[in-house]
Amino acid sequence: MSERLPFLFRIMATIATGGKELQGTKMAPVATAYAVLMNAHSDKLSAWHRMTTIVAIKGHLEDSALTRFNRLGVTMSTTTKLRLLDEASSIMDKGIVSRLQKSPLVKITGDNLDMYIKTGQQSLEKSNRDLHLFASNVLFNRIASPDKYSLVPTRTPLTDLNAEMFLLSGNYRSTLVNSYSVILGRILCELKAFSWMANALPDHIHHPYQHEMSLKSDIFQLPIMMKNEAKHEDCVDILDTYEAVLSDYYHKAFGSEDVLHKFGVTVGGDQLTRVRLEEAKNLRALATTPNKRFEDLHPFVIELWHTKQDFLEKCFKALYSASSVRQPGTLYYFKSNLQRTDINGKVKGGFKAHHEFLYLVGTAMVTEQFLQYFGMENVESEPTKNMPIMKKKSFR
DNA sequence: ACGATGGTTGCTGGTGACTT
DNA sequence: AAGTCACCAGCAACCATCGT
Repeated sequence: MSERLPFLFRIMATIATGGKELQGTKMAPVATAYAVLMNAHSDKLSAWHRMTTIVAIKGHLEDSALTRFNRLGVTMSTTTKLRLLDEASSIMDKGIVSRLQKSPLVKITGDNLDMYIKTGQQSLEKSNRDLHLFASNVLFNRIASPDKYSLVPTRTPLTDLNAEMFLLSGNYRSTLVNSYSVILGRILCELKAFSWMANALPDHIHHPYQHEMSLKSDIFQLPIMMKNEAKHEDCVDILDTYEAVLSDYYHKAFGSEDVLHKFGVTVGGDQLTRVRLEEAKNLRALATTPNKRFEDLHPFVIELWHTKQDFLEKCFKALYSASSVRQPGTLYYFKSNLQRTDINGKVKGGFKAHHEFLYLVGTAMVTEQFLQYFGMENVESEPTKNMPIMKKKSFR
């Protein structure tokens, strides 16, 4: 604007600032006024209005309010709102297709999405309703690429298996110890006397796929389906939809479905979903066409979405007991002393509260251990014994 | 200069789901 | 039964571009 219409720009900037230089938050009103005027001049110049309309859509603004804003010239109309939504879905389709052309290895994950709708007034005709939906996402692999892709899975013969293969040994063990030391170091460097240690600790614990994991992952949402994964027929419908959607995308991206048949698509879900979808595939084992037999959808894998919660649950099962309120040092003792009333041992009901509480107590205990080991009075004091040989100065 | 064409925008009446 | 709300299809208004 300052280049194309310097005169108008100066006038508007002067009005906005009272003669001072235009900067900071004063930029937005000028840009807004200009965008509204330019849109009135030609409806093709609507980037700004599209933005405000999308914000309105995102916030579920009512159509009546949107229409009033439209009359004021700050948003687009409700008709355009629907067109924008259509546009968004076709852009997502194009996004999937163009991403497919770069790497044909994708994975679909799905999970059930249950809603409980309470009516304002319960009656025989209208009762509370349970909605069972199914949500899915398409994910693109960040590590594997077609040239690294092996079509033959590596299998260890059952006769060669022995128990020791499941135990940590050699460098696995040292990797684990190394990871522990980083985690403990993060707690230690919170102490004033050891704050220098923060520079020496890595931001992330080292692992072989660090580069790939630092890349942005591409995730696209598929439409939410009105399907109940507890029913076999609905699971079959879900897989049918997957096949239809996938063959459509691969057709658009490669002109045929050969690539899809060659690589297949991994389908992931939590333990229950995985079993149900696999059962649905088995139901179609005798169907007439490969598409109906869901041959492109394999393997079905477990997504460990609940691992952290399961671990937390085990921790609370082992460490939390409501009868131990008088024993200092127990979880229940701290819960009572810190008045954490939302901690009741039911991890699923309040994951965040339980997680935060265990983390707090754990960190405090580790800190206490450090204070004892280094012979420190409190977190502010200097260590008196067991000081590492490496001194501050030599480290800098 | 004029009309045809294509694209975008907003309006209108009708419809169905839902609430009061 | 009446009202509210969102959506849909169809249409007119408008503008830019192109060919005659």
